Amino acid sequence: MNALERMQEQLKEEIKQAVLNAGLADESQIPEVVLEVPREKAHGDFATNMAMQLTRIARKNPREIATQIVEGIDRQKAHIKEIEVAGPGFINFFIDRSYLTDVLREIEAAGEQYGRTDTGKGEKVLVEFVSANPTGSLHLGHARGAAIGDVLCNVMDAAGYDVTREYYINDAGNQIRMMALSLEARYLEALGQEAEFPEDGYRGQDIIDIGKKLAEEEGDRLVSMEREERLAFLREYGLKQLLDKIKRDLEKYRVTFDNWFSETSLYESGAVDEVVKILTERGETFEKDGALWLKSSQYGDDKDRVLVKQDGTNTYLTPDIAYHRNKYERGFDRIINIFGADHHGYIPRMRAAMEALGYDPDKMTFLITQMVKLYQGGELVKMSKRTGKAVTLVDLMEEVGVDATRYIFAMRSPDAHLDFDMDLAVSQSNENPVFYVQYAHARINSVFRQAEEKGIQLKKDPTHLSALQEEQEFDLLQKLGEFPGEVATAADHMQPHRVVRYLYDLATQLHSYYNAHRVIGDDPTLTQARLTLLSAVAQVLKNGLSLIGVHAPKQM
RNA sequence: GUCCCAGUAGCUCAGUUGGAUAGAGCAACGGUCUUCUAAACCGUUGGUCGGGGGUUCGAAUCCCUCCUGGGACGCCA
Repeated sequence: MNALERMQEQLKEEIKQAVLNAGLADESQIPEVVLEVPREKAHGDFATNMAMQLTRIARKNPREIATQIVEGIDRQKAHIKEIEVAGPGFINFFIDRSYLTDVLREIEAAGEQYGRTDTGKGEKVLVEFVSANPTGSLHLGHARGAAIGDVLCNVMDAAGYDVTREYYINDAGNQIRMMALSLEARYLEALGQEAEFPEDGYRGQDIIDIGKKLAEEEGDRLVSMEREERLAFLREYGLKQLLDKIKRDLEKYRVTFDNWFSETSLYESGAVDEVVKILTERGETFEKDGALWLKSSQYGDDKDRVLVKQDGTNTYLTPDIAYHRNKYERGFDRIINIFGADHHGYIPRMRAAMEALGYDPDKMTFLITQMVKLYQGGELVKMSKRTGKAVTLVDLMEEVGVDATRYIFAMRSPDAHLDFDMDLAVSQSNENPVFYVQYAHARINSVFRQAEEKGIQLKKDPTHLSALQEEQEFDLLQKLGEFPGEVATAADHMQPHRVVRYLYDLATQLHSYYNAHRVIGDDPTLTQARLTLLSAVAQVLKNGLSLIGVHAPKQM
C-alpha cells in the first residue's frame, strides 16, 4: 500500500468513526465509505457522498449530516488540511499534499515492481484466448483478441492473481479434415497436376505455400499413397506447419502461452466419451431423431443441443464441454474465456453444459471482443473469406509495428467496435497516441542525458523533495500514487484499456509539466527534487507500457 | 422473429460502476522553439449523452419501451 492509499484508508476510517460517534448510524447500517477523486479540482483531492447516503437512515438533511461528520474527523491523523461541505451534501477533503512526496520514495524502492498489488490474493485464474483453428494465418480479430488477452493477463498478474494462459487447439474436428483436403489440392497443384479444390476449402496463401514446400520436400511420393493414408499424412504435416507458424507469429507479437491444449488429447484420454457418459448418467441428455441431445434449455439456453450426431460422430460442442470440464477439474477459481463477437452465441450453451455437470457456471466468465474494421487510405479494407484475402496479424506487424498494433488494440474497451486506421497507426505525428506516450518516456531520459552532460548526479536524498511546491508537481505525485489502484481496478473489472488510458493521462501531465517548468535549473535542490520526480514518472510509464507489452524507448 | 454488443462534440472514443458545471484526441481557428527533443505545449469554438417514459436527494450510468448500426441464431466450427 502506498502513501496515497494509506491516506485514503485512514480517511475512510476517520469518516466511519465520525459517523458512529455522532450516532448517525450504527455499525450494521453504515454503508461502505466511498472516496472519489472529484472531477473538479475546486472540490478537493477526495470527496465522499456519505452524508447523502445516510439521509434515510439518519432522517436528517444531508448538509446537516455532513456538518456533523466533519466535526468528528481528526484532521491530523488523516493528513487533511481543509474540509468543506459542498453542493447537496458532499464532503470535500483537501489533503496535505506535501505528504505525497512519500510516493516518490516508494516508487524508487519498488522499481519495476511498482504497480504490483495483492488484491487478487493469489486467486487461480485460467485465461483462454486466441485459440484460432490451425487452418490458416491469424487475422485481424485474432490480433485484437491476442492483445486484449495478453494485456489482461499481464494486468491480472500484476494485481496478484495467479494467471495461466492457455490456447485451445481445435485439431480434431471437421475443419482439420478440410485443411488436409485443401492442402492435398495445393500439393498436387504444386506438382503441376490437376486438382479439384474442395468447395469449402481454405484458400489462404499459407496453405498454398505449405503445398509447395511439401512438394519440394517429398516430391510426388504422396501421390501413389492410399487416399486416406495420404490425408492422414497431410493432416499431421499441415497441422504442424500451421501451428508452428501461429506460435512464431504470436511470439513476434510478444504473446506467449503457458499451455497449448490439444483437442485431440481429450479424445485420446477418453475425456470426450466420459463427459457424454456423465451427462447421460445425470439425466441431462435424451435421444431424438437418432441423435443424442443435451437438455441445455433447462439451464437458460435457447434450445437443446446435439452432442452426438445421427452418424455417431460428435458435434463441436461435445469436446468443448469436455475441455471446459477439464478446466474446472484443474481447480481454477476463475475461468476466463476471450471470444470474438461472432462466437457469443456459444456462451449460454457452455454455461448450461457446466451447470448440467454440476459446476458453478458463475466461475466462468466470457470477455467478448467486438469486430474490427480496418481502414487504409481513408477506405474500409474489405475481407473475403471465400478468396482467403484478409489482412493478417503478420501484415499488421510488418506495416504498423508491434508496439502500435498492440497499443491500439489494447486502448479500446473490448466491447466497443474498433476502427483501426492503419495510416494513423504508422504516422509519426501527434495524432498517434502510441508515440505520444513513448515520447514522454524518451523525453525524460533526454533530460537525464542533459543532466549527465552537465555533471549533475541524481542523489537519492529525500530532504530535497520539499522543494516540490508547484500545483502540477502535486498533481503528478497524486497521479503516480494512483497507478497501483488503477491496475487493480483494471484487473478486477477485466478492463485492460483502463491502464492504457491511465498512461495516456500521465503522459499528458508530464508533457504539460515539461513545457511549463524547467527541470535543470540554477537551484540545485529544486533540480534534484524535479529529477527525482521525473525519474518516478519514467518508472511508472515504463511499468505501465510493459503491462501492455509496448517498448519504452529511451530515445526517439 | 429471438438473443448479444453498441449509439455521448463534425470524426474516433473515455466517462472513476448512481454524484457536483459530461471529458480527451483528431478536425477548425489563434498563439508558443537563442534555454532539458515542437513526435510537445497553451487558448477558442463545438453536446436535446439515439427518442420517450419511470426509479430517487441526484441518471450518460439502473428499469421499461421504441428507433438505428453491427453480430449470432446448423446433427458447421
